[in-house]
Amino acid sequence: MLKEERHKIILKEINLHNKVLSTDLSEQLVVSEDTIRRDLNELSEQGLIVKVHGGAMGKTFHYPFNGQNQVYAQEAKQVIADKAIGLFQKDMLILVEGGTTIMEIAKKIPPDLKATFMTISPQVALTLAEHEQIDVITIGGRLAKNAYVHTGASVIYELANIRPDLCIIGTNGISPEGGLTDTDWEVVQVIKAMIRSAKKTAVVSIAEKFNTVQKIKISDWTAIDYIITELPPDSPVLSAYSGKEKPVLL
Amino acid sequence: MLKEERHKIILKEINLHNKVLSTDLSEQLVVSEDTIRRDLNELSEQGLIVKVHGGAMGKTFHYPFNGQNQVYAQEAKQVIADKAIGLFQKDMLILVEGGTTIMEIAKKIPPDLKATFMTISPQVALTLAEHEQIDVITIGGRLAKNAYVHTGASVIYELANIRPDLCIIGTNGISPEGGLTDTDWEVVQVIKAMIRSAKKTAVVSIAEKFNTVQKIKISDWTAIDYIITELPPDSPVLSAYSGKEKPVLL
DNA sequence: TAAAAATATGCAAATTCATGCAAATTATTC
DNA sequence: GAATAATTTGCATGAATTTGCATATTTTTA
Repeated sequence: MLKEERHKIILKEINLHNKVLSTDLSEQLVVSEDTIRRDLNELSEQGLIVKVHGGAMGKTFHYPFNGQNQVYAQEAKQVIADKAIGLFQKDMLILVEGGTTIMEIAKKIPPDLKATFMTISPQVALTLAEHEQIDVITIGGRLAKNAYVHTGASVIYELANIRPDLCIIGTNGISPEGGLTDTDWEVVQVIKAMIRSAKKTAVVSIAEKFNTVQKIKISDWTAIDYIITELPPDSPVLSAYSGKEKPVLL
Repeated sequence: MLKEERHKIILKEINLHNKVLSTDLSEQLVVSEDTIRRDLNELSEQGLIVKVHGGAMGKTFHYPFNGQNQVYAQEAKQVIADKAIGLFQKDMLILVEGGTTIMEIAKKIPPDLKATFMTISPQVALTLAEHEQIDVITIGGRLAKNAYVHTGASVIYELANIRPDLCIIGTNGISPEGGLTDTDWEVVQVIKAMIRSAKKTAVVSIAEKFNTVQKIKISDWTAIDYIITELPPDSPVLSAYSGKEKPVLL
């Protein structure tokens, strides 16, 4: 295997999981860990990755492997992503928003899933494009600087003309009284349009955002079909959200 | 076996597997490894492949950009970016395509420039969004997996409804006879629409792509307003493109 | 603090490479 | 068609690169 070939695989791996372990790569690529380390050093010198003890990480998030809070959030998002992927079926049209949790979902899509994804996030679009079988359609518009998603009237207009099977959104606050809430008015308008257009809507959110309220309301929580967190559905934190016909807790 | 014959087979092989080993080719084509190496060097000089230790690889274009340590190309793109930025003025509506050269331009935009950029590339959109003063609008559509730009009828339709002051495109081939040419039909359709919509069009391209011809034609080179390369305008390589009223060589 | 894991460094073997040169092939000129 | 020039090719040589291992050092974990 060529050195550059390994480099590409390593970059792709980091792109997909945001981290790599030297030991894993050594097995996967059937070379010594020394060689992997040398590869990682080269890629790091080129500024493409960030080397850390035990492996390497992507450039965007350089927190160490064991930085308590973020590690928990990171792992929580993996659990959420796995649950969300369970909703996907062949030939679905799936509309997804942006945000770190949805990025994790985009990375973990099974390689054999054939489906069409639409998104308002350039980052998610690029990540989805890594999967050969996935057809990616970006809904364009003005790029909101804070949230890195497309917003504005044109996006809402586009959304009115599609009918996705499933829509996946993130949120910054969920509470029994306040419903789903977020911080950015422009983004909220788009999310509302996404919910309107889709047959079913799933909210993905790590548990720490539960029972918090942000400034702008997206919808009542009963308007949602699925709520996905890293906790088991019967967790006490979620008790306030069960009982009704909708949503289903996953 | 003729040399050109080997070259075609090598290119085909790289197209298929994205890599070739000198040893394999030597066996397959029944020539010495020295000859193969010379072949690979030639193809590499023509910019068709990337030579690496042990063989060669295709010129893929990954996300995030995998720096093939092409120091020259990188520096050339810096020069090109500086020249391109000279065309930008306050409050312009500037339409840009995708590709590595245009990414460099997106990175180098002066922090005090207030302008609106539209792009068909998610990568470029994200890079532009780093600049506080720049308003970024993505033209959405189906994301072409190879070029990482949005393509399709909807993009062309959108382009028909805007009138940018300036449009900046890349190209894979420019020659006096063939004009501007590229490799992907879908992408070419979009570029043609971009040129139609814009008041002025600038082509950015490193000099190695000059006097080469790709499969699909974009337009005649005289239809372009500015040609930007890393070379000075009076360079011999560019002599075939000067003299007419358009384009201006920068 | 001690054990374990990961790392950097030097080194040697294997492979790959660039270069010069002569033979073979191809193109050009008369 | 023959002679000449230009190009292409294979081989030999030494240089450069890559890789795995051994060892000493640093970092992490318990």
